[in-house]
Amino acid sequence: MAKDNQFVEQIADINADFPQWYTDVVRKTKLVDYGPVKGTMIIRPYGYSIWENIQNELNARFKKRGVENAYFPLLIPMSYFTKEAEHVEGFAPEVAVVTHAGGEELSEPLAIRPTSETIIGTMCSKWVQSYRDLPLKVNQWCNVMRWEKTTRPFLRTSEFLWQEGHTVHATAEEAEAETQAMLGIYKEFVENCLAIPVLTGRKTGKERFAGAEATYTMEAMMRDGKSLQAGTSHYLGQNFAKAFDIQFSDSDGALKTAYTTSWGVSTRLIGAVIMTHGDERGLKIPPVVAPIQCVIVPIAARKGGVIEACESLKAELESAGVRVVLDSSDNSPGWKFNEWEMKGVPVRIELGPRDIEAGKMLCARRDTFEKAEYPLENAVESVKALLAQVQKDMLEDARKRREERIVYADDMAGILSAVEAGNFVKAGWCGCRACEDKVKEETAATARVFAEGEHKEKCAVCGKEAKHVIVFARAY
RNA sequence: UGAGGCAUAGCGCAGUUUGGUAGCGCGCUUGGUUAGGGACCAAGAGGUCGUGGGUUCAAGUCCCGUUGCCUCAACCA
Repeated sequence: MAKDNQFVEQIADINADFPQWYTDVVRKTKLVDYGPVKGTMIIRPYGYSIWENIQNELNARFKKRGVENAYFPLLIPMSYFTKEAEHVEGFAPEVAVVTHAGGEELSEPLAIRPTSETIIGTMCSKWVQSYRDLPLKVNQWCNVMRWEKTTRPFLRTSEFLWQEGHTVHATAEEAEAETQAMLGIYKEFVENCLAIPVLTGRKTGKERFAGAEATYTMEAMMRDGKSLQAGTSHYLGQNFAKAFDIQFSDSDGALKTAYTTSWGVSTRLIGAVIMTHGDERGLKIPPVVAPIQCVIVPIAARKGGVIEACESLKAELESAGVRVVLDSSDNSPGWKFNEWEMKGVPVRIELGPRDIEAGKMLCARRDTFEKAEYPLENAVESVKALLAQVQKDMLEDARKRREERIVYADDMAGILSAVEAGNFVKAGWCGCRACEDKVKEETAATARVFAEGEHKEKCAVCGKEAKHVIVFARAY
């Protein structure tokens, strides 16, 4: 027993103070560091690697849908930005503006993009002339800046990385369908790759993206029961097309205004992974996006043949496409176990002289801490199967945890007590803004998403006829 | 922006009440012994105490300002 279990102790008790646990763990596992400018973060290689895996998975899905990657400038002239009234009003408070360059004051201030609808809209008006140019689907991976008042690594930083997809369509129906389709892709990705179950659906008018006709969201439940908006897909109607003159000659010869969509997910997803799966031992990263899927820890490494056996196992796994690391540092095995557990590596292989002699390896799962022996002969199949099982079980575990905490309420008191217990609360809503505001005022819960296809007789706030069922929750 | 807290070695902290030589643990370096769940011994390196001013013979410590960070609230991906 070590006299100081500093590493483990430094991770605050997850149950005692969840936000504190979160900020501790993202730094102690070397995912991020803080930048010199307020609210900025430095994503370190281990954290960035998760992002790269997310990018690869999403790019493959985008490609299948005919979305191509492109890149647009960071700086947007203010004149572009002010063309869509609701949009500029919504974003104005958090836009950073460049006023000086080259030692002089600029004649026109430049906005640092908080999102790129305006510049992409401007370009699309040039690119779209004919119905033959439609649909147009572009995506860009970039950074954006929103001057937030308080920040938390990954979940809310002044600058963050994301992808923003923008599409232009000939008809409202097609654009609306695209909006829904992208939401579906996001849901499939988040559930299958990040093992985070999400509720998807439309947002209320209050929560809608500035300038959109409709905003669809996916909401994930964090370990403390709070909700996190994990991604959004917006149907923009003709709002931006009108503001930026995106018009085309249709097959019937008429000049028509197009319909557009936009959709995005950000590095916030990494925060969602941490807050959904993490525990008192640190991170728990789903195998599909884990920078390191499997770590081999040699036991009694100085004894003959151990390192050699580990290296050949590593080579075998590596050539099969498993992201594997051999920890041949001279730290003690116990130290390594804790270190890699804290970093969330899904599978650990322990290999020592006794195992090698018996032709076996010991595999330990990060998600359940189960240990099992497998023959060394079929190591690749065993490890791959185990990784797939971990991935599946993590989603099921998260889903189970969430299902237990989705409850119904019929009145304000019910909403309040359920929300305070860390639940998602489904309640009838008449559809008026006053009732939505009142819930927020009295319970600090906001309307996260419409519960599609569900019905309630009465609004939980005013008792009038309910038009929708809404999921209320406190949110990050 | 409102309320509270924090800032001392790479990391975590003590020292501040009552001013008087800059400390501890971990980590790091070197050498050795170890090795199936955070090993041990020995010797080392490392700090203008966030920053600006003030009080004082003397400030990490007291006073005023300022900046940054954290939690909560408000705002948002």
